[in-house]
Amino acid sequence: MAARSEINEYFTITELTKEFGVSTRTIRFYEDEGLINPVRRGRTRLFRPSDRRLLSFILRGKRLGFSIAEIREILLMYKEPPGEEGQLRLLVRRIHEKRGELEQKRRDIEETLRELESVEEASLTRMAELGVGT
Amino acid sequence: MAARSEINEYFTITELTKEFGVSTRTIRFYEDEGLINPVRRGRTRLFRPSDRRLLSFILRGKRLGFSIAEIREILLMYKEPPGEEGQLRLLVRRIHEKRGELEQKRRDIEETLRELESVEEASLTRMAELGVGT
DNA sequence: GCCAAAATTGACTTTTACGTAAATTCCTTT
DNA sequence: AAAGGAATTTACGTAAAAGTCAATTTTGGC
Repeated sequence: MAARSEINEYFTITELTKEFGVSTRTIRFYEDEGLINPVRRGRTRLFRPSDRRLLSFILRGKRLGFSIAEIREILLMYKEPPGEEGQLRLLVRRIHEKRGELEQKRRDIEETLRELESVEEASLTRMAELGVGT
Repeated sequence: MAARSEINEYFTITELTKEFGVSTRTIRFYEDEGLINPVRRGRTRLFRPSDRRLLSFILRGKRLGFSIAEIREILLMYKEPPGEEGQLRLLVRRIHEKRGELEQKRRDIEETLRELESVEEASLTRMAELGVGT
């Protein structure tokens, strides 16, 4: 069993499940939701590098706590090449909103990290007091 | 109707719902899950400043995409003052894990922000080409 | 061309994180 | 004391995001 498909241009669904640690059901679910559109050979899905990047992007969104709907929204922003003025304005506004959310999350993370670090430090101090090695 | 309870030491549940933009159901749910333990006057919950801080912490965890179970775990790390060596080691290890997760999230955010910024820039450029003001 | 392994589909189930509604109780205001 | 307004409890409901299972294909290797 080779690591890549024979034609070596496409990924199989199981290759992706292994690489990203998700189930086939999950990937098919994303396809049902219209987030990914792998091509088919017969009924079998073939994932191009671009599909793989898309999956990676989706999972990153999930790690950040975004819902499928929100991820779909963000994806639309990338695809959308709106020539029309109103659409462009709308896009810029939505990007601003998302950026705001992300920046809030980043602040949340910084704060939580600082707190965790202080607990860790206290624990290490305590261990030192006990004469315990790390 | 005053903004604070009469005794001015406790917050009522509705004060907190307004401050944090969550429902009473949500706060009671967190209590059911053992995350918060407000005191009672009769059956009515009274939230101390520490309860309020706890709620704020929980909601920050939620924004970061942590589940209730994960938040409970993190909270345990703060409370736990383990005198015992093995427990201390375990705590330090779990803190490391959480820090790893958070740092991953931070990287995810940076990457997503960069991408969004580039889309925004492209849009603004396009608008300038169209002779459209911001 | 056959056959096991891999992939697909569809239906149903599960988990999480609350929402909602009804009945009840407590407090206060008139 | 009657009424009205919060707060509570209990119980059931639900949407999102998959997991699980069974019944077919499909495919690739020999």
